[in-house]
Amino acid sequence: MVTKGLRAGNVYDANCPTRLVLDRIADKWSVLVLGLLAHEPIRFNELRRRIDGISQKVLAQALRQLERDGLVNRKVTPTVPVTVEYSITPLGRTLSKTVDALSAWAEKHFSDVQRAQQAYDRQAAR
Amino acid sequence: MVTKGLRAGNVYDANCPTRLVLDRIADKWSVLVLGLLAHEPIRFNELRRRIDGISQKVLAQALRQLERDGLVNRKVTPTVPVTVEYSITPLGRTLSKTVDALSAWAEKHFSDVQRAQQAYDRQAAR
DNA sequence: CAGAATCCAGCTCGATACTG
DNA sequence: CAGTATCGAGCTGGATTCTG
Repeated sequence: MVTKGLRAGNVYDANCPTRLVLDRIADKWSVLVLGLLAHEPIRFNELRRRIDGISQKVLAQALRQLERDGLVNRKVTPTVPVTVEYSITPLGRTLSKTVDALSAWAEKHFSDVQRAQQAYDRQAAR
Repeated sequence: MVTKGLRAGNVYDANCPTRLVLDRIADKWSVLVLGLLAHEPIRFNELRRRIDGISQKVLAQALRQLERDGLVNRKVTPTVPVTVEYSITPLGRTLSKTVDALSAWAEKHFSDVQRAQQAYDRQAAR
């Protein structure tokens, strides 16, 4: 049951709006898309090409979410065929900064993580 | 097949080790668990109670991943019944800082996101 | 208390085909 | 070019039961 006077601060409550947002942005594709758009506007198929392994369906979904959340803009140019350019919004830019920190952490520490995994797996093997 | 001379920098390559790490940590449960353990060690059922909506199965999975990645410690005390305490590792602590930034962003901007969603949905209704 | 094991419904995702 | 629509395979995750 949802408490009426629910405070926004408790991220650990499933009904907390903040957690609804967190669930959305703690997604690998969003992280990657935002990271790319932070540098420059990019069109659909170019994004698809740059993000190895993403399918057209999932990319379309991710972009729609990001647009709905006000994090990216979608600009349609009615050429033939049409071109659609995605760019980051001011709000999206504030997020991309913390998201960059996440990527940076991964780059810096992946070897530590790999070592930990190998140690763990050796242990589990017995 | 993983290319031998693969550089660590390209997060947008599916075979990049960094992205393997990123995929793992860009997960809502990991974010929440790390956020709690950053403050104090916590036992299994207590974590379960504090994280609203997580099932025992998923929590166990998340914790095993985090332990394997070297981000949390698992300490078993052979009382009857046993108690298992999870705590954050030094490596985990470096991550929890950037992860906190993510939570903070969500808390700070969720109203902006909600407004954007409502505007988007009004638009889509027509 | 802290899980592992089982079972199964539901959702996700990729592949494919089609459209403005 | 930038998608949408449809359709299965498969993975995810909840509920339940059982254990040291």
